Amino acid sequence: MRLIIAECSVDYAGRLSAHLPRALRLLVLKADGSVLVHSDSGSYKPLNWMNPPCVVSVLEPSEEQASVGVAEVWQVQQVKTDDVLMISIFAVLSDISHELGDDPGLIKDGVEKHLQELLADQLHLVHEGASLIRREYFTAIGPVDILMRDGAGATVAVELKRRGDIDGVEQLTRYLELLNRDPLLSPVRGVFAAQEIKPQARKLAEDRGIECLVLDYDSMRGIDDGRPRLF
Amino acid sequence: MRLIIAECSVDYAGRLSAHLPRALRLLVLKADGSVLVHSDSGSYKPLNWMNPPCVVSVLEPSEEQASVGVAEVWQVQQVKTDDVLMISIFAVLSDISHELGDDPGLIKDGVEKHLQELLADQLHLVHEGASLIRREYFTAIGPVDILMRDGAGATVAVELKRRGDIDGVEQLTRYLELLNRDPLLSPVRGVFAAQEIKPQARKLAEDRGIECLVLDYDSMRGIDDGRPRLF
DNA sequence: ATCTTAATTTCGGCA
DNA sequence: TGCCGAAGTTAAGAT
Repeated sequence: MRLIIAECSVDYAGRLSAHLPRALRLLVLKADGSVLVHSDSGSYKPLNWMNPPCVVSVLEPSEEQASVGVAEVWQVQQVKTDDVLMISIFAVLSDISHELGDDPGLIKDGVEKHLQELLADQLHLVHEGASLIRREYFTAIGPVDILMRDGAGATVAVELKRRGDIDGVEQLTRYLELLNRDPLLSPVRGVFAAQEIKPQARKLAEDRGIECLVLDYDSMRGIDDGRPRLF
Repeated sequence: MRLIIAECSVDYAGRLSAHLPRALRLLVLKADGSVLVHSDSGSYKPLNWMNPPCVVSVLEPSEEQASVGVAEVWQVQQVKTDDVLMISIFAVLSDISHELGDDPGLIKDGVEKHLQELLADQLHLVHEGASLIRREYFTAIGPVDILMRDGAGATVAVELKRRGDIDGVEQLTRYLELLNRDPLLSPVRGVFAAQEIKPQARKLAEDRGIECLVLDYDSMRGIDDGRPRLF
């Protein structure tokens, strides 16, 4: 990994065109060939970048570029596409390199799959006396998150999201349409469950007779946990 | 901006829990308080990070941590939420700081909005003799990208995407349903236009009587351009 | 390899 | 400020 603090301007041409005026920035050249251009603020997303695989060539500046103070032009060319990043270097303040080696990678825990497991163990949150038919009930157009029977024995399809958006309601609608063609299951009603449900999504769901259910991840986790905390 | 090359392990607790085993990594501490943890590969997304505003405190390692070689523990605490990043430092190989100052920011060009402008100027691509009613035609459920009349005077709603997916067809379907309730516009037919249309989206659109139109950005740009190229 | 779906999404626009 | 939709989305999982 090579870290450079440099005054530079950057031009990108590829799926769009973009330009960064002259300023002091961090350039990161990773071992796999990727390049990041970071400013001193903003989130983790770089101002500009190039994904691997790519090749970096150092070019002489044109006469015009040299006349405005460009010392070098770094051409970062994507190998598979014709995306290209042109970095015009005015001045280098720092330039260090380190071998970092392979990274063992991130271990995650606590995303939608886990929420699904928790809810499958706590179906009473959906309906008192409910019983699971199965998680990931497969249909021709994809898996239904949870298929269950309510206390009265009626079939219920649950679509689960972390954030409940219109997309999720559309998805559940398609499942319901399909499931209701199956005489063994029909009639099937829908429950749209999420940690947070957007007003538009709620409106659309209710218009279609789909029940909305807001889940509290922390309390669900509290009931059925035993998993280690970090601190 | 502070750049540190260090052997470290990282734990994150917040919307999820995540752990990074001990390895050599780049730590970036930005002026706005955000922290990035990068490895020497992977794309521009850090292995782990903390968004601003946050405060970094240097803690003494516990006895247990010290016994396995932890020299310092950096606690990165989000100010608004209770997200926290714990970075256990085993060894620091490099530690440099630079003042970068504000960045003038990125200038973009060539995204969906531009495609919309181009198509509005080239409605003959949709239908010979077509005329624009308006771009961004506002409805209760959102703006229709382009509303126009075809050569025969019939109303046409155009939904425009860079990549034509099922979502876009659903969106257009909702618009059509609404627009067709307006006696001044009805009957309204739909055109789904994109640089690339997924087979599933095409099938769904055609099942619903929505016409699909694949756009060639370069040629559309070639006809009505005059905008500068970078190279 | 391709496609689908989630993401600690991030980012920008507009009401 | 909050909501909504696009992104050079990226990234992970399934087919």
